[in-house]
Amino acid sequence: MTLGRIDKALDRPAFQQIADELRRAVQAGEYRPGDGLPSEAQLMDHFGVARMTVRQALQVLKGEGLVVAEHGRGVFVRQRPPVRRLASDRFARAHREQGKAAFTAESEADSRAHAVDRLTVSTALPPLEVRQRLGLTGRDRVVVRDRRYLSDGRPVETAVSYIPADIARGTKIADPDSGPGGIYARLEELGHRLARFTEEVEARMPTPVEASALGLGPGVPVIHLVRVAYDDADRAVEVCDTVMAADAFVLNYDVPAL
Amino acid sequence: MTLGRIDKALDRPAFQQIADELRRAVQAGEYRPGDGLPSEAQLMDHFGVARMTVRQALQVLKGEGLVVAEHGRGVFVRQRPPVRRLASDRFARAHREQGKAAFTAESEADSRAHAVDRLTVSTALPPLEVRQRLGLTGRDRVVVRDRRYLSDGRPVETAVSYIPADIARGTKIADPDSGPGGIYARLEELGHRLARFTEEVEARMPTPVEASALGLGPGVPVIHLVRVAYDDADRAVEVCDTVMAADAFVLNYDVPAL
DNA sequence: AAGTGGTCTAGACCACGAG
DNA sequence: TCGTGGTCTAGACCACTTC
Repeated sequence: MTLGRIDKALDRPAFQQIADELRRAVQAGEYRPGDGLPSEAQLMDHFGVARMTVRQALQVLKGEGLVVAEHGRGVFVRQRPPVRRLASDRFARAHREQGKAAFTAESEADSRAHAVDRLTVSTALPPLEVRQRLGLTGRDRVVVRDRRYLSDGRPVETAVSYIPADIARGTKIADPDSGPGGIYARLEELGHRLARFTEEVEARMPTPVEASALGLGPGVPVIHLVRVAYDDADRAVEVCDTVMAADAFVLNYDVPAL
Repeated sequence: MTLGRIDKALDRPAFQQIADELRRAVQAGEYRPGDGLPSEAQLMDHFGVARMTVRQALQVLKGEGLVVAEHGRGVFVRQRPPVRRLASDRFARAHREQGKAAFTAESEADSRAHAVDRLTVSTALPPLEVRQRLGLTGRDRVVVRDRRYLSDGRPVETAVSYIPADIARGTKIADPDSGPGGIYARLEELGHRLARFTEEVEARMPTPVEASALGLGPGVPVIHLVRVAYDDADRAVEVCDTVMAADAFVLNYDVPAL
């Protein structure tokens, strides 16, 4: 073991010193992604502390997303999963005209297996925030498309789309299989030529429900993105509320200088 | 105290049940932002568990960013700090021509006190990633502007700008006081009319250094944004690497449908 | 069976904040 | 001074993985 010692005379708590030393070793490459750290028992011996102190140090590193514990196996340096880069042209009409939905176009761009699961479609009254963004009244209903996206089998994103029912009712948009090019292609076929999107991006820690749906360990935040699609009459025709595993995405934007 | 009980016969660990119950109470509004939760001693009594079990439950909620502990005072429901909304026109030329740098324009838009501190300016060889984005060789130097932004006195963002030295040397860009409109205004005066920006957005947990610089408690991620500015000859004239307290920002983007 | 991490107990002493 | 959370100990039993 190439780990240093700790100095109990210092002001810095023992568990922090242990966390510091382990962090240094990981960042110095002494433990590589996927490698196991010394067991808790070994760390107790090495640093001469009680088990709870070792565990507290490991908890710090878990909270930073640096390591993950696997019950019965050990504590391992986190493997950075492959990152999906979302390009700002992902909603380009050219993709739709080739029959590709946005998620498909993104996935093909980086040659990764992609899939949708847990798709549900329903009609309901929208939440207040969605209602306001769509410019609807309290009586207007929306078609709700709720689904989860997988990348190489790993869940990476949940997305809920809301489309005004007066647009979507009776169309493929209200059908679980929305057809080639996805719902944006259908909206354009219905005469709602898409003109622009707005996206609002936030980051935060996941709720327990989100952590479970995305299989997130401790120390992995989510990116919460709300997109609104506007047609050429500047009507909001869709709100899409997405929650992404932050360690699986990089968002790319092109911003023209005005 | 309106908290429910836990059932030790259940499979779910006691500390999780306690965390669940406290989370429910917070989300139900039984404890409002800024309110104090019952003390650890009270929770021990109420749930009939040892102190470490109570602390483990509180740790879960801290990791979710739901509560913050204050030594000697108690554990409090986190106050959502006011959020800065970054609009995608924040680099508009019109703002620069009125003498406003981007951060100033953003702050004025939401009438919040803003400031810059810890500003350092130096000349150095850039990190590899920056070198590549700027299209420089291994011998080219850059002017490095490193600073921290405060909003209402709270540190919310650190930013490091890299400008090729052949552009910036001997100009106000290499001066701590870059003048009205900021370095983008100076770049345009030097003939580099800005044409577009690219932004890459990631979210992750902060490093200890970042957490300290931004005063982040547990459970608050950072948004890592790298912006590249291109002039009308499509030369990359600046790379800006920023780290933002995720609980202080919402990023807004307008994306035209291509 | 042996080794690993997960949960939990029942204490101890310390550092900080408020009265 | 007293109540608060922060650190730490020295155990115990359990659940999971590997051999």
